[in-house]
Amino acid sequence: MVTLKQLAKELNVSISTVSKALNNSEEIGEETIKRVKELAKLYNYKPNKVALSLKQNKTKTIGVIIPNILNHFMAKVLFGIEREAGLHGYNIITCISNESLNKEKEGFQLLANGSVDGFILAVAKETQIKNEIAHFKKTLGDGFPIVMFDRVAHDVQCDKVIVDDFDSTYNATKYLINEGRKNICFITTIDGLSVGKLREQGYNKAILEENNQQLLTLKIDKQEDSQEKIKEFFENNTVDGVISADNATGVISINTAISLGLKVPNDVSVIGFSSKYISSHSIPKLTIIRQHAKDMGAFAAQLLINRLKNPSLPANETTTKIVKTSFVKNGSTL
Amino acid sequence: MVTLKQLAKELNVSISTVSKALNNSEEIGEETIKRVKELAKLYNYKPNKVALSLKQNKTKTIGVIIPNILNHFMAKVLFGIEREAGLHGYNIITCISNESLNKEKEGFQLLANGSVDGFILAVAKETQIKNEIAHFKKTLGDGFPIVMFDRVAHDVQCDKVIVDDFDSTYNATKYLINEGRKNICFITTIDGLSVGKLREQGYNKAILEENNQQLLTLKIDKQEDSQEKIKEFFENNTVDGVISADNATGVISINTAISLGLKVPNDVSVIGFSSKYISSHSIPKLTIIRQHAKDMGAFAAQLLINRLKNPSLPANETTTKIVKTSFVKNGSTL
DNA sequence: TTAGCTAGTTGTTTAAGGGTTACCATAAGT
DNA sequence: ACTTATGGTAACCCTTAAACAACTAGCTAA
Repeated sequence: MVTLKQLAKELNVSISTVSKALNNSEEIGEETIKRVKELAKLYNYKPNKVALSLKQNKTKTIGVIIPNILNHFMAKVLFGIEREAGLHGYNIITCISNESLNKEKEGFQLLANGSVDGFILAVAKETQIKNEIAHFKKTLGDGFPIVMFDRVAHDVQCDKVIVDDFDSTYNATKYLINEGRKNICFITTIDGLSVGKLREQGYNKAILEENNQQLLTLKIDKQEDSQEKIKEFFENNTVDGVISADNATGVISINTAISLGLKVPNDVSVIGFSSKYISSHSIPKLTIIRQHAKDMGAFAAQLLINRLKNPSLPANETTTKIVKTSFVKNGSTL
Repeated sequence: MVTLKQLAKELNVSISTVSKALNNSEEIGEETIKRVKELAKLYNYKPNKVALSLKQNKTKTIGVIIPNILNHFMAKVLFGIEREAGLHGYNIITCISNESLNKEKEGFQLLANGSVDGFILAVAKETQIKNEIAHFKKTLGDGFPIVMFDRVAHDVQCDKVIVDDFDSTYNATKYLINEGRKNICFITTIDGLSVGKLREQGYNKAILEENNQQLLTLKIDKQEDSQEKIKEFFENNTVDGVISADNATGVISINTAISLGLKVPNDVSVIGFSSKYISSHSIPKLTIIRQHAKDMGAFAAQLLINRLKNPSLPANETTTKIVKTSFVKNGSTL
């Protein structure tokens, strides 16, 4: 990597002349600018990012702390973030918290030392369960803006991008009720998460509003075998409708129903919070509640970058963007 | 963020005294060291990463260029990289090439200016199709080590981590032959990729070695609907065995077979290059060729970090690590 | 005509950003 | 007078930018 110093030496001018020439300063003669630029091009000069960061006290880098990159939804949000950030000249540096509070804290430790200008994150499961928010407040207090997406800590004052989990699950449940389903169950592998709870509440409300319906819930632990649990559940309960809170148990429910000789959607109707990609892992395809993960990522990046560009924005004036889901009807519902 | 300067001022000593004290230098008295450390702790001092990077001319950051983060395999490799890098004190900064040559080049442009110490990447599809390698050579020439994983450019001299695609597909095909299958087909959505070709060749070899077998290949474009294509294919061909080259068409094949009234594995046997996660999206579960994506990521990180720590390693002495797949027998084979 | 001034043009010097470290300075102790 | 212990000074990494310097050209006034 060639530096200003080397160019300056070769051109017999001072370092700052080279710097200014490359920045098209008025103070430098046309001829000199031309000479400098030619040599710079020849050597493929690029300003050293680190030196720039130090000088300008901003890194143009966003720290992203993701609980689980193997989750398709999270990966898609990350994709959206990366893309939007790139459009604004920002890079992203990724930490994976693995749903652990400690790793989440470490992420801040590691990056809040000048490595990044701000953070985008979804709160780790353990953090949500223990309801810890001190590290968020501390990081905010240190002057790093934070944007939370999907799983947020409500008691932290920062920009947020969330899904209308409650409403969309409520509506999806209503949809099954209107199909005439009598035994609608709720299946979740994300009981510990804020979004998981909201979805359950949406289901509960819709069910409890009817007087001929009753709650029927299957909670599966991450460690357990979803296929087995669902099979067992179907065998021991009468089920003609399924709302799946996560992105896997929807297609698994369809496949299980079929393997038990049931017809989908005639005998059982299934709706899941899932992605288009996963929805095709069953025949018929799963009817899904799409979360527009890419858009969520893009919004999160926009909110953060906006704050970075306007440092005067008051810290207590925060935005919460609610990204509405779309109901995508595929073959698993009538 | 508190700086050495501020600590020095408050303690009435020079900046270098503070620096040395924090680094346990022999030159500083015990008492002073104690005072300095206490104040540093109080203010939660952390050395500014950017300043350190500038001074030491290394960023302790790895640039990762991923073709598609929505691909479960790629996400898993990224996970492995992040984890291993973290263990060695490295951060990762992620660019998503989206299978585009231009975005891949941009990734280098953006990061090879002091932002990172080296690169880990899987070659983008477009790059493989156009067989472009100039940007790799240039980056290497500029002194940035590169490690390629999975999809590699064979003509570029750098460390690589690959899968034994050929052998494992050959063996998987053999497995189906030994099951007594007579009409084994090969389904792929990754025909454009080097790994896709290798897998096809492995299948081809196994089939052509038998004189009562013949090649039967279904190539699906990313744009097309895999479910439909596979259904059509099954209806127009006699198939009793499937080798899937990607991570989705395996489970889709099982589901399609079942929906057509075939028994899996009795009537049709299926093996796919897929992950445990995806393998449970069918009943019976898909028998898979596991690629140990996390390990691949970890190996890639190790190779790169090793090179960064030993700059004297000759550039033409490169390592190619072949990560052997595991055959995981689930319900979709006998 | 020409010294001397002003203004404009073009570059250079220098400081700053935060940290490390080779080298130097000062004091006390022998 | 010479060590030894301790701490300070200054250079360096690379870039930017404010402040300053030098030179030219045009103009005025004697």
